Amino acid sequence: MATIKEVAKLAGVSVATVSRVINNKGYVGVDSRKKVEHAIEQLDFSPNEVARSLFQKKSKLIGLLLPDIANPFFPLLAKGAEDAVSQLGYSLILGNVQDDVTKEEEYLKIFEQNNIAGVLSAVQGSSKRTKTTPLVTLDRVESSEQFAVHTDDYQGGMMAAQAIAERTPNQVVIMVGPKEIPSSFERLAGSIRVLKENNIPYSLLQTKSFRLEDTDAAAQLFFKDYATADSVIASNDVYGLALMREALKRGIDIPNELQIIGYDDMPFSSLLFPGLSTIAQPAYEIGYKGAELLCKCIENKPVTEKRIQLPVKLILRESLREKVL
Amino acid sequence: MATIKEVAKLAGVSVATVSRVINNKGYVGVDSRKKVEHAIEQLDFSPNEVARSLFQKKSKLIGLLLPDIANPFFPLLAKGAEDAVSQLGYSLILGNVQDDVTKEEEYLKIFEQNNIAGVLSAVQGSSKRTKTTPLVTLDRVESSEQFAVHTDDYQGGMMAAQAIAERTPNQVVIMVGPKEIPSSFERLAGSIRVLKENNIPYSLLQTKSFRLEDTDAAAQLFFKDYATADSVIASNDVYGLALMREALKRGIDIPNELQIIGYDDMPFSSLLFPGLSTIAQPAYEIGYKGAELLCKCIENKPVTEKRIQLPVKLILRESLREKVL
DNA sequence: TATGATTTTGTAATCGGTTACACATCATGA
DNA sequence: TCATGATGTGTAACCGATTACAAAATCATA
Repeated sequence: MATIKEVAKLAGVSVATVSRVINNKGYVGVDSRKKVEHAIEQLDFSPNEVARSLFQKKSKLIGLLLPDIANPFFPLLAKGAEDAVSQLGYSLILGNVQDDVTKEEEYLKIFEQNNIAGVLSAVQGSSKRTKTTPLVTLDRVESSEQFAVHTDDYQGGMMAAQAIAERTPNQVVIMVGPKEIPSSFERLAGSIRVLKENNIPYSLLQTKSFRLEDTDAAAQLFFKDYATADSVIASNDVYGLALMREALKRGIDIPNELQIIGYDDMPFSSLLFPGLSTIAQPAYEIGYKGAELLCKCIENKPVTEKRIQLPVKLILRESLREKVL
Repeated sequence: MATIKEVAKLAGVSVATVSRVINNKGYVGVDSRKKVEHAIEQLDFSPNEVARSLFQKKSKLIGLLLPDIANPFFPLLAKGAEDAVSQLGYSLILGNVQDDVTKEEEYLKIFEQNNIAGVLSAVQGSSKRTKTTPLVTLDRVESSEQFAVHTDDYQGGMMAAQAIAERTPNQVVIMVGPKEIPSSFERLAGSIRVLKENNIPYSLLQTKSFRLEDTDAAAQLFFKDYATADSVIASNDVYGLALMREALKRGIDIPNELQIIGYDDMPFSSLLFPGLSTIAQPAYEIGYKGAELLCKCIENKPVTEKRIQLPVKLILRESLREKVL
C-alpha cells in the first residue's frame, strides 16, 4: 500500500500538500492539486486510517454491542446499523456480549484501545460502563439514557392485549419476559391495563430469558400449568413459536382452541402456517436510526431528537381468531 | 486514557522498559518490572492498539465478509467466528456485502486501510479480490481457494436424496440454488446421483437466490408447475419453510401428500410443527474453525489442514414420512 | 513602487506505541 | 584479573498520517 510520502515524491510536492488535497482543506494551487491527484491515481493510494486515527485520537470505527447475535432480532438491527454507518463513512466492530457483563467490559476496553468513535449498544446498562465515548442505546433503553432509539413498549403491550381482547378470550396467559429488562415491564403493564379495562381474567407466566434454549421448557410449562387457557400473549416470537409448535404437536387447534400473539415480528414469523400474529418492532430502523443519531453525536452536529421512539405495529396472521365486532 | 509515557514517568523508568513489561519481551529487572506493573495498575493503563498497529503494520482486527447478515445462516457463523477470534485476542470488523461486488471491494479497501490482520469471508470469490492479507473462505468455497472451511455439499445432496428415496417418493422435485454458487452444483449432483441409482424420476426447479424475498414466489411456482409432486428437496430451509407454509395453506397434508427436506438446519427449523427435516450444516463450527485457521495463518503457525471439511448431518423431523424398510 | 493581504508551500512536531542500538552492570570461568 | 556473555536500561528512530508555523510567492491597492 502506497504512503503519503510516496505520493508526495511522485507528485514533486510535500506531504503537507498531499494531505491538504486528500482532506480538501487549506490552500492548494491548481497545478499542485492536479499533480497530486494524478500521483494518487497512479499509485492507487488511499490514506492509512490507522495513522489518521492515531493523530486524531478518533477512528472511523463504531463499536456495536449486541446481547446475542444468534437471536434473530439482532441481525436485522445490525444490518440497519451497518447500512447507515457505512453510508456515513464508518465501519462496525462487532461485540457479541452473550449476556455477560465481563464480556461487555472487555469489549468496551477493546473499543477504547482502538480509538473508537462511538458505541451503539443494544445491551442493557452499557451507559454505566462507558465514560467519554458517545453512546446510543438501542431497543432495551433505560430512562436514564441520554441518546436512545427504542419503541413504545407500553403501547405494544396494549396493542397485543387489545388484539386478544377483541377476540373473545376465555382465559389469558401473559408470558412475562426477564425481570431485568425494562421493556418487559412496560409491555406487561400495557397488557394488564387493557385486560383489566375489559374485565378479562389473566395469569402471568414468568420466563427466564430471551434465549432460544429456554423456550421449549417454557412452552412445556405453559401446557402443564395453564392447560385450560385459550389465549396467550407471548414474550416474543420465539416463545410464541415454541408454544405454537407444542400446541400443534398436542393436536390443539390454532387459533380456535388456543390463540397466540407474539412480539417482534421476526423474519420467520411470516414463513409459517399458521402465521404468527405479532407486534412488529422495526429492528432494522432501530439500528439505522441509532447509527444516524450516533454519527451526529460523533460529529457534533445538531441533534433534534435525543431519544427517538419508533412505532410498533400489529401484524395479524393466522394465530389469532377472527375479530368479533 | 493513560499513555505509556505516563506509566514510564510514574514508574521512574523509560518507555522501552514499560514496553518490555507489557509485551513480556526482552530483559527486565525484577524491581523495574514491579514498579511498572504497579504504575500500570494505578493508571489503569492499557496500550493503545492504534499506535501498535501503526508500527507493526498489522492490527488485531479481522474483517468478516458476509453475503447477508439477515440470512439466518450467517449470524450463527458470525457467532462462531466471533467466539474464536475474541478468544485469540482479535476483534471483528463487520462487512455486510449484500451480494454486491462493489460493496465487497469497498470493504476490502477499508479493511486494508485499517491494517487488518486477515479476512474471513463467506462471500464468493473474495480470493480474487484480496492480494496480500491472509484469507480464509467459509462455506461457499471454490476449489481454487487455499484456506477454507466448508462442508461436503456433494454428500449433503446425496443424504437429502437418500432420505427421500427411502420414503417411497412418487415424483420428486429438486429445487436448485443459484447457478453462481458452487455448493448448489455439488448438492444437485449428489442428489441426482442417488435418485438415478434408485430409478426415481425427478424434475428441477431453478431458484434465483438464497434471499428471503424470493422464497414466496418460488413456492407459488412450485405448486403451479409441480402440483402432482409428492416429495421435494428444497434449496435450503428458508425455501423448505416457504413450501411448507404454502402447502399448509392449501390444506396439503405434510408429510403424507408432500414430504419436504431442507438444507442448513436453521435455528427456527426445530421450532415448527411439523418440524422441517433437513441437512444440518454446522454454521457455528464453520465460523469457529475458520477463525482458528485464519489466526494460525496470521501468526505463521503451522497449519495441518488448509482446507477443512466439516460433516453434514441428516436431521429427521416431521416433514418426512416414515422410512420404509 | 511599496505595502499589506491573500494564497501557496514546506519543515517539523505530534499522536502512542515498538525496537535497534549503545552502553552499563554483573557473574562466570580461564 | 580479565575477557566473555548474559542481563538490564535508556535514547532515538520509526510507523503514516495531520497540522501549527514560518516563509515565500502572488495579488491588489494606494
